[in-house]
Amino acid sequence: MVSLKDIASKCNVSVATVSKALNDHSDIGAETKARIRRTARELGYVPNAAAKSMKTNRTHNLGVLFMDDANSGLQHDFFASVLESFKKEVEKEGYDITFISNDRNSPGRTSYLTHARYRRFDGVIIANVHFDDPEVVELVKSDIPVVTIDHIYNDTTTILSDNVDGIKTLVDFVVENGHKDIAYIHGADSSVTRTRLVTFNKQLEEHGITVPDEYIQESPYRDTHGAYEKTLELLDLPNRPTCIFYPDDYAAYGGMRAVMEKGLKVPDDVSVVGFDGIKVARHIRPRLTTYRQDTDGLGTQAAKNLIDLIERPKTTLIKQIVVKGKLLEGDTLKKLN
Amino acid sequence: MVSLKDIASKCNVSVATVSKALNDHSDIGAETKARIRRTARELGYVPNAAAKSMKTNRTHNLGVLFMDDANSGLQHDFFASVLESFKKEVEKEGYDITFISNDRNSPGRTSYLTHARYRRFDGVIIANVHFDDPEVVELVKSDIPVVTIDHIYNDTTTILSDNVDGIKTLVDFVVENGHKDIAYIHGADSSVTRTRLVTFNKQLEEHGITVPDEYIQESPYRDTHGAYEKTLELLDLPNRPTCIFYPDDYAAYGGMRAVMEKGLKVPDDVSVVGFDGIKVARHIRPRLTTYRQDTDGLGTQAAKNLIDLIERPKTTLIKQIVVKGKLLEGDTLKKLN
DNA sequence: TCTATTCACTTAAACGTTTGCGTTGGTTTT
DNA sequence: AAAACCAACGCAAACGTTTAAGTGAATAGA
Repeated sequence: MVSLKDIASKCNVSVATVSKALNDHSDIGAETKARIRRTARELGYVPNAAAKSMKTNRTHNLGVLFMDDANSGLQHDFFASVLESFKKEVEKEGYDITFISNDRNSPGRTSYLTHARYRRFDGVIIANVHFDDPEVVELVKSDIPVVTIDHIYNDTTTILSDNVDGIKTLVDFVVENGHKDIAYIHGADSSVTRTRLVTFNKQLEEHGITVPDEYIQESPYRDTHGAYEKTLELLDLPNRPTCIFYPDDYAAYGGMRAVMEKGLKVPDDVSVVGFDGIKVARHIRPRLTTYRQDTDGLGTQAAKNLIDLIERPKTTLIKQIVVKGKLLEGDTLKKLN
Repeated sequence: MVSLKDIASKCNVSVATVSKALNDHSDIGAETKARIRRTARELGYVPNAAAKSMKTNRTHNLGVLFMDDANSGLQHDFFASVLESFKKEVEKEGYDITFISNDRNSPGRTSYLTHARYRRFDGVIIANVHFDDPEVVELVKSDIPVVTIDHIYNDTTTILSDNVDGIKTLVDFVVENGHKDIAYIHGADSSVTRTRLVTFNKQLEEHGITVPDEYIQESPYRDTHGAYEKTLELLDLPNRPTCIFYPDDYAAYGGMRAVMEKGLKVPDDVSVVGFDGIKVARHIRPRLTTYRQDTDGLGTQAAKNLIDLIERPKTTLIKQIVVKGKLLEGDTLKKLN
């Protein structure tokens, strides 16, 4: 590999001069600069990121930490979308991204923080993990700039999907379409789940609608089978709901299956409402009525804020940024009026 | 950050001794070793990957290059699955993965190869790109160990999905179920597409079935709308096919939509066959009959072979590895006999 | 008793950069 | 004509490691 030294000797200048020339310092003559740059190109010089980072204490490399319960990793539609946008945005600023390995039982494994330190990441984005995992907490509390997605810590910038707006929008839309008997199969307990559930109840109250206890069920996120079973229960109720909310789009598909197997129709007999806006849902009939999270906004905001935190720590505040999504009308909600 | 030097001065030994102790060299006394390791732990020492890589010329970091036509990046179900398995496997051996940025029009961008050299990746995995892109070719021809997915170059190890087995399996299954009028909407031209198409024709010939020209149509991969339109054309034929093959599962959903909108039923009037086995398809009714590519096998094989190439170049052959998938029976194929 | 050998460590160079400070020689100021 | 300045470059240290070669003392072999 050709290094500064090679260029230096070929140009009869010192290594320092070459470095300065390539970094466009002002104390190198225009002519020398041009000559050095030309030979650098001719020799196919590529700087060495490792060497550079040793001197500058900056790697221009960001760590990515994420993993959900189902261990679906990259296949998690929502997160993959957020990450994709994040990646594009940071690349614009010259950053790369590297995964912080999350295989908890590999032989030589180290903690998340140790891994991040080993690679000297300039910053880290965290999403979709167990946020109360001690290792995650340790990473968050460290001096490494961190941005989290969808979970609030003290002293950490967070990018949040607007769950309040999401549920409000859906509730309003469903009620406007004449529904009064609305059930909610919500996800496993978490701050996001609580926010959604509280908003659900509150917003229905606004409309003067009270929800019977048996209409509120729990089933894990992204679990079609769990949603399927809970839906069967709901359908067996004497006062069957006319509309069912699901924790996410996957679950909604599980629910729709239950409805069909009962010999009922979506949306004629039971209306179905999802949450997320997974891409594939646009391609499948009936199109799911759901709230689409702005994954692009989430990823972009996360990127911008993380880079600000890294490059302009003095003037950057820790903050929480809420990103609104939007209603996606499909064919799974019946107009009752 | 605490370095070897800090440990050395605290233990009253030289830096070299510390390095050797931590790397378990044989020429350090057992007692000293223990003392050094203890203080390293106490001080919270974390090695510096950059410094290490400067000396060893190994980064234990692998580059990932991929991007499909639709620019869907990480959201590409198939590739995300392969990558996930790849990631898990390489992590076992202590490697990290970093994306080679693929935004072709960002300001300070460099070629794929330059990026890979800049980060000094030990190896690179390539998938889902335009394989005849000069930049990709340049990367492949370089001295960096490379493994490609689903595309054969000379002198490059490739992991291939078994398209021949896939199409054969599907054709056999469909024919066994009594179908004789089988159409194929295939993907855009590529070696994979050609393999599938040739196998399709050949295998039907084996069964004594000839396919009319108008049964063979082309539509881009993962394009539901294109598949939708081509399906409409097929359905309007006087000799309507009883079964339609699609380039992939997404396209199949587009096709199913066309069938339904024509007032026909899947599979009663028209049977539908996909390719890929995307995860979400298992959760949606009717379940798609398709050929599931073994993404886990592909990713794992890619990882193992790339690491072999890196760590044991003398004893590792460039080879092509074919990974079989398997038939996934769903509800979209009608038994005609 | 003298010479090899082994053990346990140290020395020092090297990897490829960046950067504060110094050193030139030449050009302006007073 | 002396003092002051500037433009253009070199010196050398430093970042945190690894490793070949060297050193001194203890042990073993003859």
